[in-house]
Amino acid sequence: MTDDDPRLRRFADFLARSGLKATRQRALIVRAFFGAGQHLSAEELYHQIYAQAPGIGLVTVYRTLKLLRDAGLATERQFGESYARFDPSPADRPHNHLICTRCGKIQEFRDSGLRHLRRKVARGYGFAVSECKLELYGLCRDCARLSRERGHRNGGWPTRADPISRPEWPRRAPLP
Amino acid sequence: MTDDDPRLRRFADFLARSGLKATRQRALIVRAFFGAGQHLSAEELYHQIYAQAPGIGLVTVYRTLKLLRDAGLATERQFGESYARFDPSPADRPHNHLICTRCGKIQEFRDSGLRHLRRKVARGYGFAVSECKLELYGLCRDCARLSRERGHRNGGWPTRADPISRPEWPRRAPLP
DNA sequence: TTAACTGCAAACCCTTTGCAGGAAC
DNA sequence: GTTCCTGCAAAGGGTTTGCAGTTAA
Repeated sequence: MTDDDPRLRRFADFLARSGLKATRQRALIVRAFFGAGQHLSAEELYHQIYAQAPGIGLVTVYRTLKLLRDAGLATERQFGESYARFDPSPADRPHNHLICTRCGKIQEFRDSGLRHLRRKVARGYGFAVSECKLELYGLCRDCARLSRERGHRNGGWPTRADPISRPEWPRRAPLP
Repeated sequence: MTDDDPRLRRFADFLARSGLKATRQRALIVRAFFGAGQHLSAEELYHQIYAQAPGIGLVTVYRTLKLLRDAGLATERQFGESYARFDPSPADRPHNHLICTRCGKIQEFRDSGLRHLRRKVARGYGFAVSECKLELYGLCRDCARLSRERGHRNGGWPTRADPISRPEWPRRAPLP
């Protein structure tokens, strides 16, 4: 992410439009979020930020992610875990996900065939579809190779290896 | 569900095979679960059972649903709610879901086109897919009609009306 | 008779909320 | 100066676990 990422401006506009304030914490959090370019959980983002700015609290991360969602700049998702992940793609760019059940990698993809399928199913059942979620779980290229080499046979599912490391929470220091 | 539902026998077999016991509580819970034929949450199932057998605890419902899942007779799912629902379809019969965001109705569907899409995407990204989730959110036939008649315009999303009623939990009485 | 099961209470995890001091406008 | 914000602590909701008494095998 660069400093002139249009999403930063869109977020600033959203804050101004909503009568909210542009604080140092919010700036840090949204930069870190877009900079990561991944589907982070609130806690993962909090830990990434801690390295640069140990003064920011987890609660503020939660609150800012919620603002990003309300601004249409992030989507809250569940990938079969006990916690939410936030997707840094704008809400108006629909896409689907491939989730590796071994290393946890999440890859996006788009497929025009799905639009057709969605229309067909919607028509068949009389459903007025407003949102479509497609998730494929399995092994990514690398993990599939590893699995073949080691002779595993269950497709890596559901022996997901340590999806998220859980370090001790460090005590928080005041902001610089 | 009838008393000779093959799933009851499969569950009994699973228990025996695993060295577990066939208790009165488990029998009641699995009968109620298959009898409902819907995607119930643990709490909803608990309340249904309460009517017939007020002595059964919510914890036992949770534990039995987990056993059903392990036996391959139910699937745990999240439909954008804060709690899980259990799908009474066997794990080896893949299917997808239409979820009405207004009345909460969940409808299953199958589509052969998805198998093709899944293979294509898997090949393109080198993914070894083991599970596929497709969920379409929107308005079911009835709610869509209602919405048209009343002139609503946002497709009913996200103004989901009272998805699950939350009655006071009655005090539990001993089993008959 | 022994191992597994039940229900309760309490713990657990992730997320949200109440509040008093602090920062943006 | 006012309003919104922050961080902490505490609460919240759904789910799991420890434990002592109970029940299936």
